[in-house]
Amino acid sequence: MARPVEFDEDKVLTYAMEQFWREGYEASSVQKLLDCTGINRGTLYNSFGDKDTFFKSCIDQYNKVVDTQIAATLENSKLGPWEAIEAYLDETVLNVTNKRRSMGCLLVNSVCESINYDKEMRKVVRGSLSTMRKGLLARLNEAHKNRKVKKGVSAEFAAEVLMNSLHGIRVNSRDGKTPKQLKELIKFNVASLKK
Amino acid sequence: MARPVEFDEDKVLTYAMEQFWREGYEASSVQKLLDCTGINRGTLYNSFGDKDTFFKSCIDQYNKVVDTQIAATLENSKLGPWEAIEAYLDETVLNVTNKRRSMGCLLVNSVCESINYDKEMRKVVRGSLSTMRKGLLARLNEAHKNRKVKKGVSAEFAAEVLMNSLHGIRVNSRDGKTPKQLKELIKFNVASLKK
DNA sequence: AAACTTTTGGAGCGCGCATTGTAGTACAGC
DNA sequence: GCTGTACTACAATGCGCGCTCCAAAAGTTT
Repeated sequence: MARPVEFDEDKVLTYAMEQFWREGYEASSVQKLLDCTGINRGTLYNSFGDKDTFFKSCIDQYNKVVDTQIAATLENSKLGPWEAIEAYLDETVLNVTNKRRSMGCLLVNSVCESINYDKEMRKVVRGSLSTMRKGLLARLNEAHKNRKVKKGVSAEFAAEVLMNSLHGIRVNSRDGKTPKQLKELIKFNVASLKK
Repeated sequence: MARPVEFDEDKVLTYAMEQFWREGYEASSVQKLLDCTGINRGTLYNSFGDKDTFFKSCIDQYNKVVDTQIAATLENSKLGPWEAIEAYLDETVLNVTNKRRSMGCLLVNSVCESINYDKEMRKVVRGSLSTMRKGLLARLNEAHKNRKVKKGVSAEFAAEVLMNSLHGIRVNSRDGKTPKQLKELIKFNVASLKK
């Protein structure tokens, strides 16, 4: 009936996501987004809406990556709870450092930009972070039942400790720390929770 | 000889610092800076230079606050090493949450904005973070000598663990966590290092 | 009072921003 | 071939940006 869509939506979202990830929301002009995605101005506005909407779609794209990682690690039934958790943490370290430049985490970066004072954005970003927390918590509950969590530490609190540690490495990676250094930090924090 | 300066430089820098702190560099327009400081456009450019220079001065202002906190806690000779470290961490929790809105840490926020790709800014921000690390390290060396650090953990590594934990709570505070929750996280992390 | 310096308030610069609109063109089904 | 949709490219809009400049007012010194 009509001419088919030419651009690859997934690729466009991925390239734009990386732009926002690298430079943040405010510093990512529409022109930069056009340059990095290769699409036309009209196409952007017709197919993705305005900059705010586009940004939210990019956050969703980021969440897809996160969800994939969680599925492969935390929700991997072949792994025991701590194994799964450690796999996820290692995956996260790779994720925050694997680009040419260390870019940290799009969600954390966004929380630290003024973006989080916009009510809707805040909601989206917080929602995504809570997905990670829930994934960790599920495994920590399992570990807790098996008495594999240090005495006196609840699964909920352990999840908070890990989230805090993860936030830390997300910042640290942006500050130039190597994957090796980050992994050692994570390892130490895990050891302090594990029985 | 001439008309004296009317504005209070310290107050201007403090108000501007809080603006950058709240909304980040990119989202803080010169107009917003004029509004929150109360000074005139001409005054800003005559007395503080352009936006970049002004921002750096605000970072310096922030560092003054940090230095004061470090002097009162980490460098307080009346306190033992761990006492001093805990006092500093508590002070930091207050610092990241004491404003009406939790604003986290100006330095960490800046690292997470695109700002850190500007070479000079990056240097300034990293320099400040390294001041904190050095303060912690001095006390941890002391604790290490007194065999008050957990076996197998070097003072350097302990400093990294604490810095990472601090980065975490700086992000967490921006995400709405209460001082109480943050203190518990810190407490747990300290306990894992202390002997 | 005169000389001098700084503040003030505002006008104005050029530029880039996000966004809209308008052509012309390419590709599908009828 | 016709119709309908999606593409490209670019002009144009209006706005806010960082920044400069100027004339008038204000305070301090001589």
